[in-house]
Amino acid sequence: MATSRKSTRVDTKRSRTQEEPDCTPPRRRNAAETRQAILDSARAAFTRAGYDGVGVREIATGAGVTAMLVNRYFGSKESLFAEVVDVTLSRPGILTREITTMGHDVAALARHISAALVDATSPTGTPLDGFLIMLRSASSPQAAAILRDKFEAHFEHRLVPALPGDAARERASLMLALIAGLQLMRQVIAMPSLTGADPCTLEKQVEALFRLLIIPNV
Amino acid sequence: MATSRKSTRVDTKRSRTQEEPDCTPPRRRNAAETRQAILDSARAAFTRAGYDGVGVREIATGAGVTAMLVNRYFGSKESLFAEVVDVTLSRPGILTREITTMGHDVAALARHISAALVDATSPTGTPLDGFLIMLRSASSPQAAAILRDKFEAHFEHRLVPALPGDAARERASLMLALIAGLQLMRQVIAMPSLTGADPCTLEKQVEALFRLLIIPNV
DNA sequence: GTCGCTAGTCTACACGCGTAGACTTCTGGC
DNA sequence: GCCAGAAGTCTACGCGTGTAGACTAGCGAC
Repeated sequence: MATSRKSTRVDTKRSRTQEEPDCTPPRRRNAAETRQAILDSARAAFTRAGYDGVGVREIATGAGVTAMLVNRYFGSKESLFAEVVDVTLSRPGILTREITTMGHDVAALARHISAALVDATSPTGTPLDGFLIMLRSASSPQAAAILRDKFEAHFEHRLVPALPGDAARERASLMLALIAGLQLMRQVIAMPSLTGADPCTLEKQVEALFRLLIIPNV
Repeated sequence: MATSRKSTRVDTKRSRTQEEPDCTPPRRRNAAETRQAILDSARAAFTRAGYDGVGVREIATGAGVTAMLVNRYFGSKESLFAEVVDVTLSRPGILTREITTMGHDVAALARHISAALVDATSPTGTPLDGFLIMLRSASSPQAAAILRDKFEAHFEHRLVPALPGDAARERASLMLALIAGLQLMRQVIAMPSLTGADPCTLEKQVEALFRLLIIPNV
């Protein structure tokens, strides 16, 4: 049994080395790089399967290290998750990218957001990591608490101030709800009505909804 | 060890008996009643914690039986979940209730749905079991597959035909997405922006969104 | 050259999971 | 009264989980 375990470990190490055989020197024992590798592996894993659906051993294997090292760097699975959510939300996303680069043409803004959203949630598009992590981790109470804090903090400071008019917080929250609901139905549950819908029709409907939430006075 | 296990079992049985000491005769060994008790317990548990968040032992305890009996009646946890989703969606819900009893006054319909939704997702309201089960179980691929089939089947036959005009399937799906997203943000994640929002303001915003989805020609 | 520090690993624990098969206990029909 | 069969339970298996503590090995400074 010890033999098989040992061979597994050797394979793992070898695979990491062989992934980039001559591009970079083996560069082992680099704390910063290893930490980043764990973070990347964790983000991919949480996006794919959610907080409860992935184990630290799996994350560690994806980074080419051992499970215990994950806990040595991040303290616990929960802390790791919090950091993953934080860095994911810090990167420019669909809303912040569109809104911060907008002029004051709300119609164009609604069109851009809608197009980006429909494209991102299509089978071939690049999914929105932040929301996907949330949708797949919401069932865990601990993960939900982390998500609540991080989402509130990030969007309170970046989305709400960008929305003119009254009830900006409510409208911003409803935009998040709309994005989350659409992505849930289209990507996570994958309802045929939405995955098979004509993108153009869908885009028009979604655009109308967003226009309603962006324009100040309904 | 055997003693403590035995005492646990006795306690469980006694607690079920004592819950209704004189209302009904003990009435043990009733298959239909037991099956229903398991179904009820499972629905409550799945609503609270989702497919992955609850174990068959917990469901069994809630029904006053043993874990193995659950599998004897329903085959597996997965089959039990499918049946729970099915019966939950079959009961009249927020959409079917409002839409089937509506006249042709779409404005009033949007107002009713919005009010019911905001009320149901408020901390004091009765939550919508069907959607809550979905939101908390979406992370499990097996549960997601079941939810996709059941949701598609139920709403394809009940909601889509009730919507007049073009692109009814897309609009119906977007209504589901909106409900799911709102409930996710308000109840599961519990974002302060939404839990603490003024119900009246929220209702107006949500009503406008629904009106857009109900009215045939945007 | 060697020594200390830190990156990284191994083993182990205590638990919870879904479920398979053998077992016990109650009840309705004759 | 009794017995077949159904209702229900017990024990057990194999696996996977998060993480704690002791251990090994490689790199940088002297």
